[in-house]
Amino acid sequence: MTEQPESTESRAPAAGLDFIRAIVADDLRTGKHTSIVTRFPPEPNGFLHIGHTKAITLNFGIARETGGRCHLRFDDTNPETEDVAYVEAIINDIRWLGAEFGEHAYFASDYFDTMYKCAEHLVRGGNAYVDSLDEEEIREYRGTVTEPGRDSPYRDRSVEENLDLFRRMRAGEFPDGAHVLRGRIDMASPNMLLRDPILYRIRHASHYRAGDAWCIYPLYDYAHPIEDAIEGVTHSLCSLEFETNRPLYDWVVENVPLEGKPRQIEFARLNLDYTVMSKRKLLQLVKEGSVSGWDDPRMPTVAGLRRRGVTAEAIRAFNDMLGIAKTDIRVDMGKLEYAIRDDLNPRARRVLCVLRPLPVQLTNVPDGATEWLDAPFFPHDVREAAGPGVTGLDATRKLPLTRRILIERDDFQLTPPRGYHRLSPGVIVRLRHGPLIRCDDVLRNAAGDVVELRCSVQPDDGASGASGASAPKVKGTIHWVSETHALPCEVRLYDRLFLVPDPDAGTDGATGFKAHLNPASLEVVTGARIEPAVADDPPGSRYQFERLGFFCSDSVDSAPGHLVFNRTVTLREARARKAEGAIGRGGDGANRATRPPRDAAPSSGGAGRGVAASPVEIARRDPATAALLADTVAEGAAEATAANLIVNELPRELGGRGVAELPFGARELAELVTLLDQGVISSTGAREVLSELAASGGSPGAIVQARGLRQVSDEHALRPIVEAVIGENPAKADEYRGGRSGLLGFFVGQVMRKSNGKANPEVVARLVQNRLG
RNA sequence: UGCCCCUUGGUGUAAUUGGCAACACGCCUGACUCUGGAUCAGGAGAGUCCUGGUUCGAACCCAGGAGGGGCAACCA
Repeated sequence: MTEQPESTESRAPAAGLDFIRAIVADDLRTGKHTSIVTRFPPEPNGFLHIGHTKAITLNFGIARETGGRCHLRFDDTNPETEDVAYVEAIINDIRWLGAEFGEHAYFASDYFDTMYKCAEHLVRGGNAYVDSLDEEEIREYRGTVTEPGRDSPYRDRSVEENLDLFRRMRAGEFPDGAHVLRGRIDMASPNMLLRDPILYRIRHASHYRAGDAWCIYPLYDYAHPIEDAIEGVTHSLCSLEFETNRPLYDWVVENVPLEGKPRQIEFARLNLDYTVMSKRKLLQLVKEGSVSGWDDPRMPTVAGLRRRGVTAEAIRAFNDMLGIAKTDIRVDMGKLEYAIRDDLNPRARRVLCVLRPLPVQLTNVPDGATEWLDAPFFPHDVREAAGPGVTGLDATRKLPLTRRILIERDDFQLTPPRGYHRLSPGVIVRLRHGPLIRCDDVLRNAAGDVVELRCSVQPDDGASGASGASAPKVKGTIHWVSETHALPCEVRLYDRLFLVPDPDAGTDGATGFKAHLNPASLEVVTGARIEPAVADDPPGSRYQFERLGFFCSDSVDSAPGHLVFNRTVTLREARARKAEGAIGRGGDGANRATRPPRDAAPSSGGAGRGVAASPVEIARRDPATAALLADTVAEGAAEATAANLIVNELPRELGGRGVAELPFGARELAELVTLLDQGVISSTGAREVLSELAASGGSPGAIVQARGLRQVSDEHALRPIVEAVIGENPAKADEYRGGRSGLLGFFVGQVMRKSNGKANPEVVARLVQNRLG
């Protein structure tokens, strides 16, 4: 209630678009697409986890940014693992995350008809056949990663026979596994997925949604591209492990009679330190009782994070911090925690809660008296930082102060370590929102344990702490509650679920990861006391327990008579405190993720065999470039220069084309080579000419003329440009004079740019050096 | 061992597409503070996996290598 409205807009990256957004922007710019359609395709066989939120923020983010749309589509093609309960949970999570799919919620199972028709089309076109090998045989025939497969004896059945068999498969005439429908591609392909992939299998199972309408079910590689095509998806974003599936995806898109031509792009999935991110493993934790359920606050699931008190905005901010790329990643928990604190800091009310109480008697406070202190829910900096539109931050509550209070056990030390900011004998501290107190006496039991303190309220001149000349020396501020007014509560302190950064690493067997479970991932504190102001707050309310961390009341177990709080995240710990060990921190302080060095061994053989190959040798390796080189030389070009251009500069201009598809030939290349060798153009100019040739052909001489690329080596002509560049960058010039010689490249580059690549860089460099040196 | 992908401070991501290696988290200093929080100011830390090549100039282009990941379910 007192929480602020959702933080406004996540930054729009102006310069550094991630590679997928760059592709999308390009497709829009070139007119390949006029609007963008993405999709998030969960399989309803488990709960969403934080890894999925990366895909969700990406797909829905792109849709929002481009004014397109993003579909939610359940990829429910496997009747054996899927369930409506998961569908409901997923929809709930997606809604909660704030992803807007509008009307666009779909089910792959609704497309079974179309998929079937497409399959018959493939059969008729000779692109698919019914195979009657059994599962074992199919595996054998597939070959291995190093050996090609062999054609199935059923591969050449006639179209009629295939059609008949496939129809009878569908009609339920055969038992499970009797036949499969396979794409006819290439049993010898180096890509295993292209070795006649299975498209349909017989499974007499009832589907949670389609019921018993089908006894054949399509497989992912076949179904997914069809689903995308049907929905008009333009960019089908998935994780890296589907990279090798892409050729198959494209094959289906191309051979199936559907309009849509979606494009699959892969990016790296999220891995978080100290947790696992596979639905299978998370399911195992749930089933085997390692956690209380999918929504256990220790789980990296959306439901778990939500129950723990994490907001949807924090999850989105976290994902925005990460970016999108193709490098396998393993993200530090610290980043998630930062995003959570950053989000909660301005929206969580501050309240006082004592986890492990130590009784304190305030000797000069009268017995039976209660002083009700006025205490704001938010600190001044949060109130001041908030914009004028934000309301609720000025709210206050009454804090009861009585003769007997409770403070945190950790906030008292008989013999304080160096730099201890809290209470110890004879020391004065401030009670948060209350008076200063001094510890006058310590009561101990027979065992020597401290059981109670006697403190006296000290005169407070109102000035802050140590400022007044004769003011008492205040060590710090501690939190407290009134023993008579405080409410008992249960507080659950969560720590990382696993003891090692990567529980999956080096685990033998499927269950190996469980060996790394952190036995102390949950600590239940039962004797805690909290100030009475929270008594009537609804479950799920979020707070900052001052000096302890962010907490929320548990949405399932907390009730008015029985308050239960979950620790969402601790407060960031300052250095001094870190060194001495924090309050209530469950686990050990070992934060440093240990990862084996990436490049332990230096390259064994050193420089490899012999000297590096020359451009000429390299050009000759490939028949196409070899021919181009030979022809170019025949046209009168110097071989070394020609080879250099062909090997080092041409690939960039090819853009996926073969050399033969270039709109120019050996004659033009030879002319370019000669121009370069004669010094008519610089190598910068040559690159530009080559680029133009590759784009639209033409004659090098004409291009040089038209673009004015003739190299300028005349110092008199160049000097004004050099002067201009130096004049525009006085600070850099000073740095250069100061010894930062690396800036030479900067100056030369600027001149080159200003001269449109015409300047002779060697002359320019000399000029710059003379002028500044 | 065949094919595909990846490699930039401790972590994650950028770099005007060949021209000053930047941002965020984390870390360190200091200021401020009735939260050892927040905020503010400053700092350290990589020369871009390696070795060569092309170029006036390479994180970016070329060659060779190294390391990491993926692919041989009738899962997705």
